[in-house]
Amino acid sequence: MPSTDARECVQYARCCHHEKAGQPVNARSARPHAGADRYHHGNLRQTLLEHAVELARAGGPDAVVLRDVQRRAGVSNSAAYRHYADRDALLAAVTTYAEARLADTMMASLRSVPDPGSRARRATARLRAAGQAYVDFALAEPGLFRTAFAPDPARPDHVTHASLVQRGSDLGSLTAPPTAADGLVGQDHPFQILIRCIDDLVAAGVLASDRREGLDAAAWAAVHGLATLFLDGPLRALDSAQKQLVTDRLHDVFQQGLK
Amino acid sequence: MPSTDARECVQYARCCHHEKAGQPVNARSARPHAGADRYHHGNLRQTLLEHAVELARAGGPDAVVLRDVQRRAGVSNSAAYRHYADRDALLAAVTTYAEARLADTMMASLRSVPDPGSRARRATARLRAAGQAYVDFALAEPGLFRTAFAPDPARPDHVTHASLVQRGSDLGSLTAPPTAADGLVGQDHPFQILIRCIDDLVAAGVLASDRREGLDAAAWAAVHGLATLFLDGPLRALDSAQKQLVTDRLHDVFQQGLK
DNA sequence: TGTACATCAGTGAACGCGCGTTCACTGATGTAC
DNA sequence: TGTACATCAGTGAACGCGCGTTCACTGATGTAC
Repeated sequence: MPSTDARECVQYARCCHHEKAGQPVNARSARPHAGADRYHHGNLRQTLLEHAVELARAGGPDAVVLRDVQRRAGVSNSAAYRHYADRDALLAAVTTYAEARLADTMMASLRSVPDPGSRARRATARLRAAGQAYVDFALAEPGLFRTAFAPDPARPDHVTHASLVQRGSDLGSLTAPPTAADGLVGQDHPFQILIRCIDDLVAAGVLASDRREGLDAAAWAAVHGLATLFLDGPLRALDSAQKQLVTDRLHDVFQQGLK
Repeated sequence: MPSTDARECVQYARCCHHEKAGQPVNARSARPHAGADRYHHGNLRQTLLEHAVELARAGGPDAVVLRDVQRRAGVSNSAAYRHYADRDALLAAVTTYAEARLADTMMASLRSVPDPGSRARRATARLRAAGQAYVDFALAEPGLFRTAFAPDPARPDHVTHASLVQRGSDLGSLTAPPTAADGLVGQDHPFQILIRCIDDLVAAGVLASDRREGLDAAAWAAVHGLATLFLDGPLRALDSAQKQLVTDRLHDVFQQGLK
């Protein structure tokens, strides 16, 4: 259940509260020997996810080893199976979490873009900020970034037909928030943020709407390529100034090329 | 010994000759019961590499399982250790092979670009052809492509300082073939081909030399991002027409953005 | 031309680790009466 | 308010597979004499 996982992630991001959304405090958390070493953990599902995230953060998806997660949580080798069907289910939850963190970073970066006056300038600056945040996140959180894009055998492909091409031509010139036609990527997926930035460029008149189709994915590919070459590829040996230079060049080319 | 591996790869590409470069035919291959099931294989190192390549082709780097390679070659579980130090050594040879195939594809594509008259047009068309070949190779040979970029724990990072930034400014405006300053990527590495294409753009006057620095890596990132998102990323579900559309858009943006 | 011997290139059995997963179990908790 | 019982959430031992790697061995080959 991806929606449940997503909710957990948000909880986690808000500093590990134990209550379900809306309820004050879970009865269990307030139990007499809460905090002591009790047989019933109380919130193991959440705790497992947190430790899995830490492992992924430090070592990428392969580091999410069920036994390690459980050991860190202080439970036995099989306790996780009361909460997750198997390792893939736990890893999927971590992936969802990682995607959300990347999206958060991008959104925060967008919000902090100062308003440069014209709408066109603003839209341009926002695309650049989103792309920069994408690369920055990959460099700052390599483990989570890798996990966000770890192929998940269980989950079907994220983006399908409807997502890109149809949208590009049919809705591209609107500023309307993404619709169901945007496909199977969640509303808060990093790609959606890029799509909205490009929508904005069209609406601001920077990008002609007949050149929009497929551009969102192209922009995504550009920053994703930077991230993967910097992280796992042959460019990982560049120092951060060099990486930034390459990133700037790519942004420049895009900015120039959109006109 | 990477150079030995590279030579092997070339041999393999030339349809599995058994002789060493220059020598007519290896004495062993001409032995009485050559071809029969003999105790001494005669050319096991090469045969192992070939089977390893096939496994990588079908399933990527993780599919290069030593036991499988040996079983396919019809030898015992440990025979490979006479020829490769360990699994990593064999995998490194496959990686070298895969890089060479990618480079071949790109070179072949470059050669087939028709001369469109002006040098500027030609240089532009060649960059596009190289990028397109990169993506095409990834889609046509996903296993080899993944293997070409599989992080190799044994081999140090490919590209270092000298490779990108120094080169960009010092040699960028020359058409001279890449020098030692190009770093640790071999002469025939796919990245080198892109570098030469960009050199060409500068020489043809399409790209101002003061905007060259870092552009080679940026272009690489762009096509690499396409390849990885199409292969293992969320865009893998796009059909090939949609993939081509996205690729075209990215090329357009670059072509436009370089001016 | 034949024989002894070093060397090379295989064999095959086994070791050992990592790790997901299963299974019969037991302690704790909430609820019906 | 206490007791019986179902249910939930843990335990811990073990299974079993995949797979790299080691080791003592043996068959084949080339070379010195």
